[in-house]
Amino acid sequence: MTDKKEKILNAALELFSSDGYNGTSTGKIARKAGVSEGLIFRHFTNKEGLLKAVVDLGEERVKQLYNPLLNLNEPKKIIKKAIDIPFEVPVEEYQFWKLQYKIKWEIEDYNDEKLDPVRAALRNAFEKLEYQFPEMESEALIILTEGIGGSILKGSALNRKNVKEYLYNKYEI
Amino acid sequence: MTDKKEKILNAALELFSSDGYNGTSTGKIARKAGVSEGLIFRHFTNKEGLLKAVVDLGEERVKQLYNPLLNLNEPKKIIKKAIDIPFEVPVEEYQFWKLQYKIKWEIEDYNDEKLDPVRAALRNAFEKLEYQFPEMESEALIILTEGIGGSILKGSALNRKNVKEYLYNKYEI
Amino acid sequence: MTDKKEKILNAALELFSSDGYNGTSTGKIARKAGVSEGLIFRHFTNKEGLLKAVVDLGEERVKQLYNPLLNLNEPKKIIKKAIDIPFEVPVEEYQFWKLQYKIKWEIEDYNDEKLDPVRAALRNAFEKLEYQFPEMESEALIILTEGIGGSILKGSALNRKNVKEYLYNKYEI
Amino acid sequence: MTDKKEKILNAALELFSSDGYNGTSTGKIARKAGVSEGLIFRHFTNKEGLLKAVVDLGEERVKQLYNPLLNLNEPKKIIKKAIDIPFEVPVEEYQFWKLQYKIKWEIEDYNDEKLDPVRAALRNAFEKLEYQFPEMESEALIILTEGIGGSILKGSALNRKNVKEYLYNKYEI
DNA sequence: TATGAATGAGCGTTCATTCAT
DNA sequence: AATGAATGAACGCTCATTCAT
Repeated sequence: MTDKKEKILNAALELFSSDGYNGTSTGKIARKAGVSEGLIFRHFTNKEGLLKAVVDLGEERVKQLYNPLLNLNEPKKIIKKAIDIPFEVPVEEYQFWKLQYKIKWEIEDYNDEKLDPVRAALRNAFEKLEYQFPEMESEALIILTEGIGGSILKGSALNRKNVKEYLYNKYEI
Repeated sequence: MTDKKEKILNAALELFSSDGYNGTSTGKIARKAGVSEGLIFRHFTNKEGLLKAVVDLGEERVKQLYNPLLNLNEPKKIIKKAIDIPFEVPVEEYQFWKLQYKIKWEIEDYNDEKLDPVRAALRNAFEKLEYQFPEMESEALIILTEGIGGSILKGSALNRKNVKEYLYNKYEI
Repeated sequence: MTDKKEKILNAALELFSSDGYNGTSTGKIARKAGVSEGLIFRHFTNKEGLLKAVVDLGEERVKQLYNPLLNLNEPKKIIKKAIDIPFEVPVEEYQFWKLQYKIKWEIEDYNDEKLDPVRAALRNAFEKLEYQFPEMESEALIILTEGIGGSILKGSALNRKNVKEYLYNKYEI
Repeated sequence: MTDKKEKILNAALELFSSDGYNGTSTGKIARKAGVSEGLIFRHFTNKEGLLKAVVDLGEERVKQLYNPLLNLNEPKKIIKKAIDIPFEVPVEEYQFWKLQYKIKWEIEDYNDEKLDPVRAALRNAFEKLEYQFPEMESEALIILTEGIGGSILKGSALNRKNVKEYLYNKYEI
């Protein structure tokens, strides 16, 4: 990846995050990246291609974020990790994650498979702990943590400590 | 509300749902509603005013949807209702609800208070059932049902019957 | 002239003065006059007709302003009056007069005959005083006072007292 | 300045002159210049920016027109030049100059300083000739020539030869 | 006389995209 | 690989005007 291509990608990431996809013009991206507008199209074909690249970056980050969980063996540790991860996202990344939520609803055929390995690991953990509906439990926990993550990003009044305590208690951790 | 004003509102609702707010031009709305484009602005001041009207409609619908829950007294019945409601949404309304999810992330200062009465009712129910964290339980159930609703709208593979059974079981209903 | 027709005329006068003809919409006029927009067209046919009515009002005011001059007999008194009149315009009328200047250049076929009687009176006065070019002197004085009037309206730094003194001196008054 | 940029500027100049600023649409300018409408905004930011460029052109032309006067030393020659200049404007430029007059009243905060060097030169000349009110004389001559210029542009019946003769006589030239 | 809903053409402006260099 | 002039379609919006009541 050339220097300028990366600069474009970073500028796009930042601007899509703060102003949304439709709210960001290719001109603004070019200006922020310090390149000509035409170059965006040489590297990414069109604006949607640029978005695609940004989304890929997001998927990469998700994988990276959840990777530690995949290396665990003990069921309770896996569940604990699933609960903890959303709280470990550094504040600097909030805008980035907001963008991921935005995209999820803005892009019609957004594909949600990136968490499948996590899904499987959690189902496995709940199975080992002999929960009655391990698949459902896995899905529920993911929905719950995603929902909580979303609330935090939107600046809800949720008390983070209480939420964690509640979840630990619920899963007997 | 004049005939044409309502036609505009309906067209906007449909188009915002399918193409998103930014993806829908006032021209397209006017054409779909069979009115002049100018009329939109006479009635709703600007495009954002039209969105506001659509959002208000959404809030109205949410209240209406959850109203039966607010009239219940028995705790378990309240919780059961909270679980059931997302499954009762008729398929014709799916687009409408998709729009509500979209808006939540597309509009910066979207206000999420419309479920507050439901929140309170659920907290009360969990209190009476002597749950340890009634407030958290209430929030979690709302997030869970919202998340599930979202999954259904996005056409996920979730088996609706399993989900319901799982949730009934979880809350001992 | 009905009550509402007059209200429209006054609103138009004020708004044309402050915002210019093209800068004033019929909607704004209607709102300011407290009437329906349609009524403007019943009374004045179209926006230009309304402007015409306002211009006529201006001509009326000019005639009224210069009328005292036409009743004088003594040459020097006539000249003195021509000099004095621009300085007698009350501040409240400044916007109104600004509009007259604007119109003069905005309307292609603006007709400047309204000062013809004044022109004649001045030429006569200069003749009696045996000026060499009475017609030219008359024209020059009108241009001069109009120009000075314009400067004052545009808020120039011209010292009004000095100007008067200078003109009196020039015409030996 | 690219070829097309200049074409836009010329088209704007012509159209602003004939139809006024508010009466000229950017579309008409683009069509006349044979360019896309968007290009106007790439080069001049917005319509006002284009007007600004045209006004600047006017100021440049004024300076250029009056420059010969500034190089003169003998008082009477300076005054004579001030009288002569308005009569030297070639007919092809009439529309251009009409625009300058229009703009003066159409634009709210039009700045009239461009003639300041001429003002100073004339005051100096009248001082040397020991006129009693040199500053006033300078202002008056400028107003007079401007007013006469305006009359000529508006196609008045003023006999140009008589006017000149009158002015020469008045200033003993 | 008076209203106000409705129109349709036009406005200034933005923007993703192309292309010659 | 990189530029930047240029495009053209669309956009949100305004406005003078019409017309049924």
